[in-house]
Amino acid sequence: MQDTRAGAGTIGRKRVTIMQVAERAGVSHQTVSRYLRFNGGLKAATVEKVEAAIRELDYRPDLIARSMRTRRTNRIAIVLPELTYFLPSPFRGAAAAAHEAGYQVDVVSLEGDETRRRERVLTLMDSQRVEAVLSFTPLGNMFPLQSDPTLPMLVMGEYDDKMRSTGAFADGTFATEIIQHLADLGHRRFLHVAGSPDWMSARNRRTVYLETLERLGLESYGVVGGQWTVRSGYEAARDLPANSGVTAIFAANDSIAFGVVRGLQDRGFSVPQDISVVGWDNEEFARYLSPTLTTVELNLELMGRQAMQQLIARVENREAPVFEGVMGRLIPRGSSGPAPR
Amino acid sequence: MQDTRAGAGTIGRKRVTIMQVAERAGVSHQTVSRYLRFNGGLKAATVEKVEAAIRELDYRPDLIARSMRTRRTNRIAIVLPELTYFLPSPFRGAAAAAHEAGYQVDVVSLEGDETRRRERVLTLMDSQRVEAVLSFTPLGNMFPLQSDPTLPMLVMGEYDDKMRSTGAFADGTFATEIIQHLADLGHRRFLHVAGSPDWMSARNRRTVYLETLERLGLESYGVVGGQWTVRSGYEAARDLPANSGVTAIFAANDSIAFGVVRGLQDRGFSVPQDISVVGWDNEEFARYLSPTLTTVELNLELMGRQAMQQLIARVENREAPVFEGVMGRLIPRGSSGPAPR
DNA sequence: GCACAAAAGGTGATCGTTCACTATCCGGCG
DNA sequence: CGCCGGATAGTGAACGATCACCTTTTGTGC
Repeated sequence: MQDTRAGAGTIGRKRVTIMQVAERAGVSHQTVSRYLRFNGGLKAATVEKVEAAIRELDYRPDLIARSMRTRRTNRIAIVLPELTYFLPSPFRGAAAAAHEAGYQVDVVSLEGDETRRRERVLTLMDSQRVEAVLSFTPLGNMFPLQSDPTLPMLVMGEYDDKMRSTGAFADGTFATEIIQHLADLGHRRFLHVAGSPDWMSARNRRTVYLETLERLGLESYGVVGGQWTVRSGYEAARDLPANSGVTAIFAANDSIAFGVVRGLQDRGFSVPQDISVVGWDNEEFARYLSPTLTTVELNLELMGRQAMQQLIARVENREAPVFEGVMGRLIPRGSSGPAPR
Repeated sequence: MQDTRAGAGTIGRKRVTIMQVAERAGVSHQTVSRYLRFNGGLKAATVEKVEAAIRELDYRPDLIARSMRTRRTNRIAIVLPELTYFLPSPFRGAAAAAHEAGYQVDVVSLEGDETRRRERVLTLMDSQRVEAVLSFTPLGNMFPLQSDPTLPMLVMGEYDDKMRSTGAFADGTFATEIIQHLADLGHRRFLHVAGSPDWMSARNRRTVYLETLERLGLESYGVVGGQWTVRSGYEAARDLPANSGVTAIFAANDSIAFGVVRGLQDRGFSVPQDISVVGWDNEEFARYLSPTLTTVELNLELMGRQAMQQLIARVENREAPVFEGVMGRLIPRGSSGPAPR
């Protein structure tokens, strides 16, 4: 790579414009523009001249000028939660997918109370700086007034307009697998420690949990919890009555599961001899717990990618791409065992 | 979710321009521009007219057009690592600080091998789309040719051009505190399980560890590890000779510490009766381990903010702001106890 | 060789703002 | 009274690309 770069944007070499490229190539600026935008209809010889000029001048289109004229920003906002459960993997997947599709990514994190957050999102959507919004945090009833034709928007884990959600479907599959796994081990009476109900993924795991028990003729002792924290799991275990008859606990993620295991152990229960515990996410620590934690591994990065691809398809008025690839798998480990007799 | 599509990239209502504001206010467009850019020199009466017009028309400046003219993007890139240790807190702090200063944030995640990553950063810096780069991942020897006046750039945890680092100083303080804490408990012979040496923060903790032992006349049995993982800690504990004489282990983060504790326990050692262990980060699980984990809590969000503020000061050719606020604290818990006799 | 349509390329206007000048207002001073 | 100069405000030209429309070249059938 030759090194003739000067401070970009700042003082230094002056920009190479489309005009200079045109002059050098011996064509008009519009021809160069056509080349850049793939408008086609250029003779091979012309294309070559233009390419040569671009190469020689090290020309790069000015994206701001382009945006100015086209009124398109090629920019998508990703909204992050302030404090809660946040996974970098789907975020990276989404950002990568956006870049691959030629979009830049704006990151906005939501702070403050409901009112301030709402305000922030509305300002964002109205700012004309982004073409779509992908949110990693639930926005609640932020848009009761769906009157405005606002921006395309997708909330990770929420249902999309076709009632198929990115991730939610996968959730269903694996929650069912977990229950099946435990039922095969002879368990009949279950407890679910749920995640924050703000999250569709939490609500969904809960729903599928209940439906699956119903379908298999098994019994739910109840659903407790409500936060994605170790503490939430610990307290759930601590508060479980000794005579509940529960022999298996499905925790909505690994942190909760960890808390559950610790709570049970502190009360003198053995895992899995007395009670089996299953988590969700396959975080690295899961295999180092004692006992090692049965969990579900999801391809989170892939999910982030697909959410973004779906969103971009909507921005461009295209058909949403078909999803493929394995979304995850159940990983049986030491924390789930045969039900006690 | 409801379908909130507008036309691809197009905006519903048509833009209000500075011209319309000027007309309504009965002044020239340039006067409105002056008002917007705080160029001053406007009579109070004029200011009022302009403000009224802006309010009535719900005018908002077109930032793209502004960028087009000023050649400034008000945009800073944040570079994220692909796979490794990634903390959302400092990221959010940095993003928030940028927004408060009127900058947008672009997120770029680095994938692929060294060559591809290098290429990606160079392209980014040359793209004229951002004014500065804040990296959350070490970039290695990516810029041996420091000849160019490239973009202002700051790597979290690395030293800046004044040899003062954001975070590194704090690291030093707390590594010293950890050793002091253990020395007070009677420990004399230590082991350090380090993080990935790519990271300045890992190198720094290691350095301060060694220096502090030296200064206090204590002994290091060695430095092992080299990854920010539970596994790395587990293996360090597994491989520690029984006769090493080590009674205290300083792990570079909580995940490593967790692995160390598990590894020791699997070998039949008691923590802290036989060996004390100290971690770093105060992750939520630290207080639920058995024993609970002594660790250091850092104000990571604050560190992210300050890194960004420092970077922005450089972009704007201002003096770097003075840092304030408490950066963290040592949290003694169950995993550190008196040295065995 | 000619008519004519399609393909290829050119011209000037335009996006919304700020920059660099220029013009006007108005009080004070010689 | 006229002139000066600072304080305000206005005018037209950029910024660098694309769009809409127009002109020239090329190819084809007879």
